[in-house]
Amino acid sequence: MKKPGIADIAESLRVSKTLVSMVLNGYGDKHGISALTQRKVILKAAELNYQPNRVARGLRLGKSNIIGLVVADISNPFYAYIARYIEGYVSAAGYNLMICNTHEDVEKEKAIIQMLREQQVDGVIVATSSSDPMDFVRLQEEKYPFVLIDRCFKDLKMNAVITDNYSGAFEAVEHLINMGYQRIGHITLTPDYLSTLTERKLGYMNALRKHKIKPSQKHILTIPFSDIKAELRNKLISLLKGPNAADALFIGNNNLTVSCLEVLNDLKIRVPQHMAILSYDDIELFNVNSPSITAVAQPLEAMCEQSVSILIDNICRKSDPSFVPRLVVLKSKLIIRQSCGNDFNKLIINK
Amino acid sequence: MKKPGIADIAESLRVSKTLVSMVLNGYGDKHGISALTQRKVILKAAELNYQPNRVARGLRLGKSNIIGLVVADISNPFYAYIARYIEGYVSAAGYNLMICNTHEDVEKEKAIIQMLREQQVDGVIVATSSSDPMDFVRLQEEKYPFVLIDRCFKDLKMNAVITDNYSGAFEAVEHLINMGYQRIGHITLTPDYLSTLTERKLGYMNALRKHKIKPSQKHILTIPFSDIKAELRNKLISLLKGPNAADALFIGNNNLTVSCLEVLNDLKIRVPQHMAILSYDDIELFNVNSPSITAVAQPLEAMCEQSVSILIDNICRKSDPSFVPRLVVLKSKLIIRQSCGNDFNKLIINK
DNA sequence: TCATAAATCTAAACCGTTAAAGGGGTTCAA
DNA sequence: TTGAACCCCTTTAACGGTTTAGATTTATGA
Repeated sequence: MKKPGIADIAESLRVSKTLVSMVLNGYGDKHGISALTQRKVILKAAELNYQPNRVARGLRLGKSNIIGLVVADISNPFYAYIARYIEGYVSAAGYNLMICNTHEDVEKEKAIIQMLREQQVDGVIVATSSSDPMDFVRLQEEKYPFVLIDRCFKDLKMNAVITDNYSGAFEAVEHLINMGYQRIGHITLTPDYLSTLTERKLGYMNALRKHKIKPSQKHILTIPFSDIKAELRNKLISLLKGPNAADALFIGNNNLTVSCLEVLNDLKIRVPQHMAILSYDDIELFNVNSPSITAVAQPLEAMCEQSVSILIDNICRKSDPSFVPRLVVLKSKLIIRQSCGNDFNKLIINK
Repeated sequence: MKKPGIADIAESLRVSKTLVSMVLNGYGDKHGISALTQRKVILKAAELNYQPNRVARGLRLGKSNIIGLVVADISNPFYAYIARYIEGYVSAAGYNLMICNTHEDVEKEKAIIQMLREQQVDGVIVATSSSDPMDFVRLQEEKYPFVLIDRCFKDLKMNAVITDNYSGAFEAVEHLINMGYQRIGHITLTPDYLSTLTERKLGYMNALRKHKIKPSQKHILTIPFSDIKAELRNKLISLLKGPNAADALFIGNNNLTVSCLEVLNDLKIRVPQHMAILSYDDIELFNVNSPSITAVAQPLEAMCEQSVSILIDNICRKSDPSFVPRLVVLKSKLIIRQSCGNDFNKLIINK
């Protein structure tokens, strides 16, 4: 009593496997199978509790109807939301989604993408942690459909959906300057090959320059990615002391901001009274926290929609030579909340 | 120039497919293939950039080496962390993980589990949204390996890893009582068939009774799951007014708590001075928020470890009649932070 | 020298499904 | 009455691996 297959239905009805296959796939009419026979097939399938084997189907068809999503850390709300939105669009398009987590490990990322290919997953969306575009160049040469999301490689023609990190950062820092802050610190991460972070830093520096503030290395804190909390606790102090102590922080991503908030809390430094905070990436916490945190919000839902649509287009036109990789750059949006003070406060403080 | 297969390697070396398969799977020695031939096969595979087709392999072997995880909402940090931990254990055990999101939709949950089965996924871990155990009973009859996590069905012998929601809630509410609160409200969700929530409610009521406080329906707010924020905004007021206004809230899950914090913030009600807050489920936000939120933390990592280990055991002993379903119940832990005040505060307030 | 064993490799079946091509029988028009 | 068209279905051959059950060659021992 092993699982019934199409052959068992065929046998017990004395018809061919092909006929059963056609009927169960809804092509009965198309192939002129009589209504009676069709009914019999469907009834027998139900009777035997037949369940199609998608692996066999996939082998024959050369496709799996699955799309892969590869992210560095699914417990980071940024990626968790990406996963959720992508799931929505993928499933609306009739595909299934396989979400994989790399723990920010480049080797694991490679292995997972390889695994997804071997699994005949039709295409992948990747928020890569890698600094090395070679794997993706190769993937592209082999015509395996993929889309990079959030992080991409400059100057290479591949499918990618990103946001304009430079102007997002530029506007954010300009906002701080307009609010009257003069000594604006920046916190970012190493390794610094992630295009997102370097662009945010550049936006920060150029915004300062535009307003005749000279960027100072002393105001830039670079935290090793591997141990954010401890390192922040050590290094943040340096920004808080002396005549050049920062009066505002532009922080490169949500994880850094969360840790900063914890440390500032511990040090009894009040936001925004003693220190203004502006974060790149907006997560729910920032809205709930008191004070709520002003943040640069990336249009996650639009990013996901675009990624899925590009990927599916790529999958469908896999071997169409006229298909050209698409790069979509979306705008971020500054969400002004309480953590940078408000004009009223600033007026009082400045007096 | 389509993708090379095992047959292409075999052909170009004038050996059999069998031999190639054996060598590439590392069984060359076992089958006495000469070292020279083995080397040639491996070199040729590299030369042709051969990539195994796991679908074909899976078809023949009847297994996919994939484990499925089905959650209601991957953007909920509770599930996001579960996903991350499970990924870790699954991948340490040599399996791949496929994470799927149901958007809390019972029908979609059914469809996804069905899809995973058809995909020959070896087994699934499910945080079900369903009130109806029938699908799982059927799954069990058909010997498809699965483990329920977080939510399970009472009185049914199936693999499940849950926490003791009743005592978690009981202890939490007792803590509030010990801190001096007398009019403790409870916020929970409909639909109320989720065992987790009803048990937490029961724990709440019995803790009150034990301390001679009569539970009052007026102190229990039941929020429809579909529209938490708006409904909370409407209904929360009723707990805040009149002589019986609550002085503390025991809140049934993290989502409810987040929304509560927002509403209380808007209403300028200060925590814990005007209202103590204790949440079931601990998320990062609660640690960062000021005041930090006292919460009942479930041992997520242990839950995930257990689930994976039970599932894999089940997979390996799929047709072993001596395999009996396992139920693991873990203890939650109360993490005391600032949102219920501290003894010092209480002394002052009580005076 | 012949039988046996060991070493090395192979042919064919198999997993469950689908695509391509085809094949009897009936009906209809010329 | 012959050919074409149509209806309803079947045969065969993939898809890309793994497994089973040998087959061939060479070495070994009596």
